[in-house]
Amino acid sequence: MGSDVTLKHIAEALGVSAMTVSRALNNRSNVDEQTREKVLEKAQSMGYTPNHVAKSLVSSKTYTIGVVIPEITHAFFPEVVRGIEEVTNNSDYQLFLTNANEQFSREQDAIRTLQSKRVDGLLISSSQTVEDYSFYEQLIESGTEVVFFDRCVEGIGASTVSVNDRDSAKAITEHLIEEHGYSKIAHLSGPRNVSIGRKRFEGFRQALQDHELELRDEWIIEAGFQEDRGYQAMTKLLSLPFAEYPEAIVAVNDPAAIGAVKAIREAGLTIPDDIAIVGFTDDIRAPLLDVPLTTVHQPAYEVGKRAARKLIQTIENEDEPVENIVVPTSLKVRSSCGCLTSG
Amino acid sequence: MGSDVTLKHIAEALGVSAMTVSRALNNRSNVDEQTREKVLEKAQSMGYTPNHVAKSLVSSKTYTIGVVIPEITHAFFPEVVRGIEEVTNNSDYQLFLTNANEQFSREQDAIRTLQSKRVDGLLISSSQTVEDYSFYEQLIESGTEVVFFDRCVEGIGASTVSVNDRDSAKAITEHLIEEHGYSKIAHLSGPRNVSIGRKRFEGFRQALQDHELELRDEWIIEAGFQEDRGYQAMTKLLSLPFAEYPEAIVAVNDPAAIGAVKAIREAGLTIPDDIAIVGFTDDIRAPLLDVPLTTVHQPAYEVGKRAARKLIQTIENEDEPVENIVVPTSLKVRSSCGCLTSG
DNA sequence: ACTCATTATGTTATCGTTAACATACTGGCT
DNA sequence: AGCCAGTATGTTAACGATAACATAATGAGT
Repeated sequence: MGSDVTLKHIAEALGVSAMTVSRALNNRSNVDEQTREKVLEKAQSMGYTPNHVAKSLVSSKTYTIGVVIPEITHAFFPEVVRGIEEVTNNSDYQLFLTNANEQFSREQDAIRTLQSKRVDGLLISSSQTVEDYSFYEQLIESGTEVVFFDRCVEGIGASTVSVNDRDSAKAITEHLIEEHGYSKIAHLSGPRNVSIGRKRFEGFRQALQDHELELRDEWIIEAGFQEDRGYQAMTKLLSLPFAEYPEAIVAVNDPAAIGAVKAIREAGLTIPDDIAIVGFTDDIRAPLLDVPLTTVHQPAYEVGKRAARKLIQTIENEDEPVENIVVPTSLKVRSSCGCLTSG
Repeated sequence: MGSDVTLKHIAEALGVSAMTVSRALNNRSNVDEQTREKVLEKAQSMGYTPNHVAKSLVSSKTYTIGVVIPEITHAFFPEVVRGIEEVTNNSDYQLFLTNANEQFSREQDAIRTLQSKRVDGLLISSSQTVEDYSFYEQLIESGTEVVFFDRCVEGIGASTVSVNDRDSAKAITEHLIEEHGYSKIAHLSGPRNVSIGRKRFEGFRQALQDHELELRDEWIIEAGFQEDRGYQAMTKLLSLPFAEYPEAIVAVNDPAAIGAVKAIREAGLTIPDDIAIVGFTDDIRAPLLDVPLTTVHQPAYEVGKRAARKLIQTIENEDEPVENIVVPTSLKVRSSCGCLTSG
């Protein structure tokens, strides 16, 4: 860094003490108006930039928040980050962004480093391969302020912001059952050790149960959250004898659904006539597919804003309560479920 | 922050000096093996986390890089950030991410704050409304390490990483002229005060000139980089008398092209038969449009990696030269130009 | 036995800023 | 005249870590 002008330099240049300069620059009372002006002017002309590192050391506050996301290319997360940014920008916090790339080990490293940098708090969406919740428990126990978003860990003392995954998955599954009369429905699930994977599966199962439909083991395939995983899972499903094909698919999210769509088309099948499919996210690509994808719209921007707001409140307010905030979703009906097909 | 265990606490607990603890934890020589083990063990059991704020104050090095991007939702940038992350993660730098939301004032604020946080360097892609290059000049003159990427400012002492915007725009325009024989071609341009806006326009112009085609003023419309701006610009173009419609459009980037596509379809026109169109970016949506978009593929991930690598070298190496790094693009031919149309 | 290099450890000062306390000066009030 | 409140400023120590120097103890070599 170039800017090595310090309070002391300004103080010497003006023949006053560093303290007076500090007071003048921070708009404290008990500073002569003339002195203040001289200081401000000198600071400007010398190109002074306050050193937040030193400030933070004294105040043990960094005005810095660490954000840990599992996958930066899934469009949902940049949108969440935009929401977070919106809030933190207005509250003068800066964001450390770290991408765990769906690896828990990388996530742990990131969190430890962020702690060393003394962030005031952490916004975490946990990685696909997360196994060890005790890591989070220790983190929170040690006094670090944490708010989880989207992929949350509940009940360990941190607030969470998520959509109602269970109910939303149930609703979109029921749409397939009630509106379209499908009874043979498969699920490309997320990993069961990630909250949203588990909850969306539960919603799916509940819908089938409530309608007394069969839940076949070979129709539940653990897919993962990415496109290639959806493609693989669907390929596996299509390796069943033709007679055992499901009529409809509920995918854990849109990227997985998009991968599955690819597999379905490669198999020479038609959506939704041969197999209907629905997703979850409302990815930017969902309306653009050849057969636009019916999905659950997740208000990513809103999730980001809420999470950031809650974290800042938790940081600045001693007895801010722990909350599980739920942001409402909406069903986005397009053609891939069988609705709205032209002709 | 909870973790308020310091070197001193460990030192007291063990009856040694803080310096010994510091040496033990940092693997310095001249520490008794037994002492080191005791220290490591105690640090672990007390839950010690090194305080990088204090470290940074002593070393005036923060292992922190500020990233300033103009728009986080344009898919190009998250992909660049992923590339940056990949490099910084391996070199133990952390990223401050700031989104200027295409506002130069917000960008300036962000940069000043990042300077106060004493980042080791900055990666900047400048905002659409940037007007005042002297701000950047001062920044660099003050000794701050800067590398520009994508939307660069050249010739003021900072390295840049970009694609060859001029040649790529020329190449895609020539594709329209040479492969399809269009002679009436319009340009939805970016702002001329942003490097990529200017350069892509120049490439477009050069292609027309080389082929002795007319460059009509009313066929050059300043669009901006976002979808709605492309839509507006196209609408304006379509308000010309029908006889003066161009045969083909070169858009400054894919989001603008996608907005334009919308306007064209709303006007009841067909792509590419009535009007052909090409973009620039290779947005995730480009292949999914009803008429897949012919565009210039920009290797965003590679741009991010190169920029991060160059910045870190500049930080760590006194006499790293200033470079203008150009990452090659490729022409992505799809249907919207008139190629590959079925039937 | 004495010097000297080597190893292990301690002490002090510093990074830039600010909290807390100390000092100096002004003017109004009794 | 003497006291006090208020204003403006200075001094010292502290935040947590480490560089630079200082000290103590050990053992090898003559």
